Amino acid sequence: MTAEPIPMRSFRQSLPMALLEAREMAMRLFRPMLARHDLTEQQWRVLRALAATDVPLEVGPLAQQTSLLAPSVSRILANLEARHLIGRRTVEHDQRRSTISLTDAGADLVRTIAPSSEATYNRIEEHFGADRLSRLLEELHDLASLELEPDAHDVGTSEGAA
Amino acid sequence: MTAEPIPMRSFRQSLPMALLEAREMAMRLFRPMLARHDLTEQQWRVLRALAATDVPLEVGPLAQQTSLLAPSVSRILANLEARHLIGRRTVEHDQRRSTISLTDAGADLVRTIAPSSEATYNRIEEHFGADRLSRLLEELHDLASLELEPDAHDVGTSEGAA
DNA sequence: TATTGTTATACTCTATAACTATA
DNA sequence: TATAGTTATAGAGTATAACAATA
Repeated sequence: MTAEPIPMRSFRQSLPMALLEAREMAMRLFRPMLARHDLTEQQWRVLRALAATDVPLEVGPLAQQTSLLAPSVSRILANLEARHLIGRRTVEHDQRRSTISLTDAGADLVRTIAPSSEATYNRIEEHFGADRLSRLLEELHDLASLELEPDAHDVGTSEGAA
Repeated sequence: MTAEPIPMRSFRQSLPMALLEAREMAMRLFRPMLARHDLTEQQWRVLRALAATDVPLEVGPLAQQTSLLAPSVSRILANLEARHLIGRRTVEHDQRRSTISLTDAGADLVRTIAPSSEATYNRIEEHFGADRLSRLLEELHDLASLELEPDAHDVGTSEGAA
């Protein structure tokens, strides 16, 4: 049926698949804990970003740091705000912007989850090797910081999605 | 507001985030090409798995290889079948199972996409280093093969999702 | 009775566009 | 006019459960 060979790297050599599978392994360990607290991965990313920052975050930077789109962040913030886990404060001299921060309850929640999250992380370190894992993290950061653009071919062809 | 510190690794040291960001970098390059062919990432994963295999794949193994859930694969296959990109053939001595394969049109489509996919991959290799990338792939595979279970704490608590 | 696969359901995210308010 | 953010909309995946057909 597929008589002619298909000149393409094997599925195993696919970088996106390898990244996905590695991430799946890790998330399988983290998900039950998040589910217990009624948090989606994405909601947790937002809480974590807010917990990690020392400067007040606005919606735009928050979206970028969490690898979420602005509309997704908008909805997630509405949800977290309804649960009193985050609060907003309009920026002084620009009424369009607001900074987001954890409420005390939000910080408490992160503090509650942190130990099991760290424990899970430590288990991965034990099995994979701490040094090895930290080298892997560096490589991933370097890879993520490559500033490549999609092929010119693929850009600006507004009929592409039609 | 977050007076007490939160004892947790920095966002930057988060393995799931690093994996996600690296994957986002790669997918940003691949997505426009897939969109041009009206394929989602997941549909492409299925086509790619089918193109890569030498043995006929059933739905279960296909779901596992693509890191998709069976219901997702079910719908994706229905879509791809309607587009005449894949075909099914009932297994001889077990009427429940069927094997999935690319149609000629499906194989042609993969063959059409393969060159730009490879070109994109080569650009990543150029910028990151081919050896370095191949070492990274190995590490990712090793990481993905860790057979860790979620904490006992998190398992079997059927009220967890409630 | 267990297994393969599909269907049903509820929820969420993605992606784009349109819109509001502000600058 | 441009920007920050929200809302609207369409489409799809995730996750679980329920179900059908078959073994």
